[in-house]
Amino acid sequence: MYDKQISTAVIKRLPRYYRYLGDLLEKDVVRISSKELSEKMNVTASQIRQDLNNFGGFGQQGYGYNVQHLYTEIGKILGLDKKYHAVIVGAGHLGQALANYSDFERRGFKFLGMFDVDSAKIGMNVGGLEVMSMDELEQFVKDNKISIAALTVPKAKAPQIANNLVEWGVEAIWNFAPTDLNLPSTVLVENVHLAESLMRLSYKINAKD
Amino acid sequence: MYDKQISTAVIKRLPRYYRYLGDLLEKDVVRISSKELSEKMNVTASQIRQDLNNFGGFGQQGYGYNVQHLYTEIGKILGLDKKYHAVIVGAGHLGQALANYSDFERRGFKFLGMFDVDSAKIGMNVGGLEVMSMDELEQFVKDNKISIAALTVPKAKAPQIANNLVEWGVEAIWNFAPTDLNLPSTVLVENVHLAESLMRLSYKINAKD
DNA sequence: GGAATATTGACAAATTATTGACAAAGAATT
DNA sequence: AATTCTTTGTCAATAATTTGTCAATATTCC
Repeated sequence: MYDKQISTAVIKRLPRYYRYLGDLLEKDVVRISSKELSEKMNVTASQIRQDLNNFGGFGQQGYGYNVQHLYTEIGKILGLDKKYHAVIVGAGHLGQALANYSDFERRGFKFLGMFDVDSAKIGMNVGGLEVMSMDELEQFVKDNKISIAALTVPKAKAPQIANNLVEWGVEAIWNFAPTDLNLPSTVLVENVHLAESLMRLSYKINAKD
Repeated sequence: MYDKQISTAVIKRLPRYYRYLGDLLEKDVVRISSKELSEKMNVTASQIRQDLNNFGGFGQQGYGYNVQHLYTEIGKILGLDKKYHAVIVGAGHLGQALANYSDFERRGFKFLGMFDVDSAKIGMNVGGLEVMSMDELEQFVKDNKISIAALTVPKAKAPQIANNLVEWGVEAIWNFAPTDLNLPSTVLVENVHLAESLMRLSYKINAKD
């Protein structure tokens, strides 16, 4: 799509730009300069311009950036113009929270099913999704062209389930289990390690002194 | 505590070291070299040694690092030897998920209460915590010396509530609301923006082509 | 329509982060 | 007890990231 290799530092910032632009759109702001945006976001204007220029010149000298246009373009860069089929593996509290968060669907992430080993949970309806048995997962993934799996199972089970998911055709894993999945490099993994996040906060509290 | 300014890059990696060392401890591994650990973790040995040396020489030439000792020391650096009083503000699905995740308590984070505006939720028991009215939050924070608040309220309400929490004495906010809180720099904020995490995953899927 | 102003995109400079190399020191071996 | 081996801590080199600057160009104002 873009031949140049984009650094992860840039990619980490893109969703934040997207969020701010979305907020501006809601306020019917038509244009914005890198300087103005930089003040709102607490970053340098230079960084914004350089980040955006990785993907093409979206701005115009003397004018700035058109908010709607830039929002749409960043959306495309992030792949938000596409639709993804997803499942939630693990119907614990966190899995249920994800199922109930309808905002993901607005961005093109369609969760189609939810899976758990616990027979007490199977059959439950959570946020419009039926909890199915783990035994049905393989067939479901294959039948529904699932590309993303949100993994909210216990640490001990996560690596094996991740391996299976990949074998069955899932290309990306959104991993909430507090462990690293050692998957082939072709598989895309995004980790959300809540415990680590809380530890960083704790570090900051202590570092103040 | 440590006079030298530690870079955020290092701090982001510390919890991961801590996790790996914890895993090694469970397997009764007594010692480990930076080389061996680097292979497990997929980082360079040099980085591990340099990261750790920011905080002091925990290793020994010809031997490596004592797992238990290093684990304990990193725990101290992360402030995990302290106890924190915390509350969850917002008793939605995500707040409930946090309340049910007992692992945090093991690390010294004691959640004492949960708050919501929704009268249907007030009085509920979630993961051992009683959901209380938002009206009681101020008194509760003051009475219980709450230092951390997990904020799982809607975007629109988050900044105001965060301001209040800070005014009432909370020193750190674990922010799950999809917005930036503009708080004084003395307040410690750690953001968990799930939507942004999912967008990064989506980016990776698209960047493969 | 022309002058003044604003603002980008690009490049260079400065800063920060990561990696490689090696002397020093302890551990293991004979 | 001497020798060899291992592995740290540190420093220098390299790589990556961020910031500052400015010519080029569009916009806005008169």
